[in-house]
Amino acid sequence: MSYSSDDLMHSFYDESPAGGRSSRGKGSVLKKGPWTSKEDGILINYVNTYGEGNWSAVQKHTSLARCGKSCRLRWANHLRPNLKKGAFSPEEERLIVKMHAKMGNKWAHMAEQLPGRTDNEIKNYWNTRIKRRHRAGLPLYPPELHVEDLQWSEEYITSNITRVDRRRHQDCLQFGNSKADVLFDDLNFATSLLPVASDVSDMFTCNMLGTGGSSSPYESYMPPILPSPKQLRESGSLFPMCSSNIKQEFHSPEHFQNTAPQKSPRSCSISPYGNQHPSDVLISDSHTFTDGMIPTSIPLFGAVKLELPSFQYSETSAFDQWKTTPSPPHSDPLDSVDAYIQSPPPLEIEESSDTGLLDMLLPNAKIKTSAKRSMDLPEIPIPTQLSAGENSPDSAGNLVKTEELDQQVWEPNRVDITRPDVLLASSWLDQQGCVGIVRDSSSMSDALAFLLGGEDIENSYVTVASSSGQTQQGVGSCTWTNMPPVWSL
DNA sequence: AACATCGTCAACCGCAATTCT
DNA sequence: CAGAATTGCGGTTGACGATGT
Repeated sequence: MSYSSDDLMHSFYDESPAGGRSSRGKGSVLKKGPWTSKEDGILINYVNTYGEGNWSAVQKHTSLARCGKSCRLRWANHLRPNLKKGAFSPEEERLIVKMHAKMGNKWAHMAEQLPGRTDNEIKNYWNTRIKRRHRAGLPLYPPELHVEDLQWSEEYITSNITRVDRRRHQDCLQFGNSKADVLFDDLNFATSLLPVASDVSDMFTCNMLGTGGSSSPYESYMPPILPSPKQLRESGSLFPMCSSNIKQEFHSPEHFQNTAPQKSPRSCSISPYGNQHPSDVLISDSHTFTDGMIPTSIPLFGAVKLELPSFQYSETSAFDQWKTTPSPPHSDPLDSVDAYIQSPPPLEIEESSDTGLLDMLLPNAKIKTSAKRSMDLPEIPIPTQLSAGENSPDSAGNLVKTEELDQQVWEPNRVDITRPDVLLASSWLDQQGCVGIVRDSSSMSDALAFLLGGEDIENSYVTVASSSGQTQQGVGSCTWTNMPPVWSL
């Protein structure tokens, strides 16, 4: 581990005459803070003369008192040609949503697909979006994002993940095979029986729910704790009973990798790769694992990002919301959560429809560009049928950007296995003695079959809600502003 | 008018990977 | 091969303007 001079010096900063901070070290003073137009000009001249890269040499060749890191950032985010400024278009926004559903917080990857946009812009947009939807009580992803859209295709894996990701991928495979093919069938059970090991089980909870690198400010509420391989090995000794139990329940990562996509196009291929890869986000609909719509008391197989569910955003109990009387369809753009409740019972599973942009994205995603990618990226054709969102006041009277994609449209022939009702129902099934939470497509199908076998969905909601009370530790029962630490759940 | 809240944006920070020496 | 330097990425923070109370 090493640090740039900037890193080493930033603690010595003082106030520059221009109001920006400056760092002093190695006999030079590095300015920090906002860039002036003069500095921009110097940097532009430098790049025109020497080209991009070699940012640390900027100081040598110019009078610019900025660290290379800062120069690179300034150039990449503001000065380089072909940068597109201004608000994201609806097409871009939709693209970002889909890409995020597929990639996770891979801002740089997303930026590759959005010519003229920077990773920073996209990241800022997404964080703003999270806040906005949090406030509006909307799910993070629109219902249009079907499961098949979000399945981490081998194509994407082979074409897009970086070498780092590949290594992590491999690590995780190894992790899954030999080190930790131990996941907990019933975390509560394990915790209750083995209180001494609760810290470890919580550790798993964290990882099942979140990624090591929490992405959003809300994800950050959950500590990113990834058990090291060593910890996992040790966990075997901590869970002598559970590990043997659980091994029977879970398949190897290869099992999921190989079987899930084959069983059904809409299969729920939950990633076994821990938090190591954006492919973790494989189930992503308007309510997804990614959204954390499942109470933490439910052991989830596969990593789940910790973007908290919309109903956790509310000050009211999530399950209270789920039990609320349905509101008229489309009565309010912010009612999409309730819209799930009012939806009539799903009738059958329908094959996926076209995946739209996401399919378009995949070929484009293959285009690997150079470090100067932004300069000459091919334009991605963006469908024109996408309509712009509208603005409407939120419940607080603020003008919020309406996520029109979130309007839940009832489609009688579609069962969305990522719907929270189904997911919660799967929880209920567990609690009713049905073995195991949905772990793979077959289990999910079982759950669906159960649900579709005459079970009264509405009653199920109530049952789920009440049964969830058995597990008081769930995040779902917590208000957003009163989130307990994960380790205390 | 003052204050609070929110959204947006730019920049910084820490970390890890890669490249260089 | 090891350590240093550089680069890139993702998370976070703070400034600032707009808006609401």
